[in-house]
Amino acid sequence: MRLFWRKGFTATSISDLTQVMGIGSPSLYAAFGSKEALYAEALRHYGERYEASVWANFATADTARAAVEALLMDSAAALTGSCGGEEPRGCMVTLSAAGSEGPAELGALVCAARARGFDRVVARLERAAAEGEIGPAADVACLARFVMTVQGGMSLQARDGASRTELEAVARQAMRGWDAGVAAAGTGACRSGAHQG
Amino acid sequence: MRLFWRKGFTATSISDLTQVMGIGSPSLYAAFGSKEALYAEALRHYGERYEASVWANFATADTARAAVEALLMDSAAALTGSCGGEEPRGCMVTLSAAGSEGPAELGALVCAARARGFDRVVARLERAAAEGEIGPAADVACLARFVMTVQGGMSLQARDGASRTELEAVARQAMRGWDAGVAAAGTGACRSGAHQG
DNA sequence: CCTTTTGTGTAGTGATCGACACAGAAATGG
DNA sequence: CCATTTCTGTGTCGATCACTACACAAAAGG
Repeated sequence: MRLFWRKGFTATSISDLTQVMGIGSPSLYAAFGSKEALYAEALRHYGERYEASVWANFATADTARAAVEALLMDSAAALTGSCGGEEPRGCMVTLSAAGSEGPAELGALVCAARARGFDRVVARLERAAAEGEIGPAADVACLARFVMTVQGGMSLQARDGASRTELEAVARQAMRGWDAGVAAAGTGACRSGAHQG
Repeated sequence: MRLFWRKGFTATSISDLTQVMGIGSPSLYAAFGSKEALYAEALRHYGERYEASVWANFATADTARAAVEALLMDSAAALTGSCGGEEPRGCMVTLSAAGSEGPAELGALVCAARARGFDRVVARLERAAAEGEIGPAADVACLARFVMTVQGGMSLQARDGASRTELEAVARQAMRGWDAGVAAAGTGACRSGAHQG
């Protein structure tokens, strides 16, 4: 998983994998079937092992704003490897270019994983709209996409060496946009397609 | 260039390149020397061909705010292929960060290209601070990193199929964070490392 | 103890990788 | 018209790719 995480699907060879695992290639194929299936299994393991640490506080937060802030703040920590030790920086799902380089089947897999994060934020925002935390006119899809855009950008920054503190500052900056966006939601500013120079 | 742009360095083979170019591999090597040098040349060509279209309005804008807004808005158009025809979606420089795949030398090259964008925003903000547009206490590095984070995230969104309109909405959302960030700069909120829950 | 099953390591499959030697075609110079 | 130079296509190099047949060792069952 860590090899695929760091180098991607195509650039990671079976030799790299067997060498790190300390096994022969027949054992690898007996256990997983193919390189593609092994990547899918690594992706699944990544979701089970690391997704919870980023979405835990999101799920238990009282308000949608606190949930989003917790998501971005916890992401800042996780993406910079502050949670453990030898994990690569950035998110495996976000940084995965498997859709462009590898088999189309894997591309759909990682794309679906990215869509799940978006859907979670959308669901939380719809609940917030129903509870009155944010105005019913707010474009939840627009706000959710903004959050996912910032989180994705943070993965790129993390890979380029940004520190946890720097990413947390970015997260706070995004939350200011959130506050202003929710306040302006009633005016339809987020829905407008016009370039307001 | 478009092949490297779409599939990355490792996943693009010499056969793919010669087939699209309509030449034999010896001609390719006579002209460029190696696959690595060809990628570097494609990257240089990308900068000359596409960077200007995204940074033109940034350079001529009267204020730093207008410059940043123009950068994000023009990025929304460029990343979704709205400027021409058959260009891949997303930024070649940004997306090459996703797969840390090729030789380290190429990694340093694209990393330097990303740093140039960050430096441009920083320089424009410092000028704005000197001219009094933004408070002298504003953390220009923090604001610039926020802008580059959003732009990078927009590349990922574009690759996943986001439309130009959707990215423009994200850009406007980011500008709301910009306004609030500049306004809060005097309070040191951006410099603070504390999690203000 | 023997048999059966499971798993590992060795070796090698055809295919493709990046890169190049070589001969023939096209263009240049006079 | 010819000699020289530049360029292109064919064929091929060793290395590595994902993947597997096969012989052998360890564990399970009785």
